[in-house]
Amino acid sequence: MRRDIFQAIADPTRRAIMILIAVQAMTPNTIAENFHTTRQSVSKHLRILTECELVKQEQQGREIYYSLQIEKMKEIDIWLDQFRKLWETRFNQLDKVLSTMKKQKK
Amino acid sequence: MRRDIFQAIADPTRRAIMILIAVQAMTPNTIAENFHTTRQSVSKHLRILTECELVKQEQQGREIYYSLQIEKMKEIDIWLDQFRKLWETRFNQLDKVLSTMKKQKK
DNA sequence: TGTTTAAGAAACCGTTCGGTTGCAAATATA
DNA sequence: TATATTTGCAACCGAACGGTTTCTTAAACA
Repeated sequence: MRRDIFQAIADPTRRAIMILIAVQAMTPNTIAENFHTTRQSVSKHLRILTECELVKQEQQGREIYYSLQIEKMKEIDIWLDQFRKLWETRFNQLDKVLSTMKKQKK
Repeated sequence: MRRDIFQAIADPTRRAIMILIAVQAMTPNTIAENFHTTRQSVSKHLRILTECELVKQEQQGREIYYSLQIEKMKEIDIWLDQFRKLWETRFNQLDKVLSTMKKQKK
């Protein structure tokens, strides 16, 4: 039951939900209407996203508005950073550039 | 059996393998020695990583050297871009709110 | 040639995942 | 107060996942 941010973004439905509520907070019912799935299914996804702090909720009467906790996304960015350094320095090497040109010729 | 780059990086062992072979190409046996797992398990992970083109292999005799196909990582970077725009423009949001309040005052 | 070594493929097993169904709690409304 | 609405939670089910075991193929080497 160990929730992980990388496991959270592995599911395509969850990624779609994230994009949907990134701009505007939404209730589970409204989110479900935007996809072809049930409310309960969305609720489960939201629970997983909440568990790894990718999403925050705001109660308003009997409705709960969910929105993306965008700061958390930086964790992925940080992880990606170690590879970004590699692909940037790789392109600065002349021989690598030449071998890339060779490939493109094919 | 649909392989997806986001599903591929969901597993912590696979992420560790990716970092390991990002700098230097390695054989499945050598990779397995670096973790506390079997060669067959690593082989399975490498198969998944190969299927979504995150890894490339180079045969050398009876040994197969695996290395990270770092260009593929940019796909994650591109996906992250749409959120990056949001968290960067969030700094400017305060200005927008203030100008809107000004308008409403008029 | 026979043996050793490196690796992939297939079968199996326990666990987890995603979805559905049914139910309970809390709030709004008549 | 009684009813309808919004939501979360638990139980269940089929599929996929991660790991192990076993078998086969291919190359190196005596």
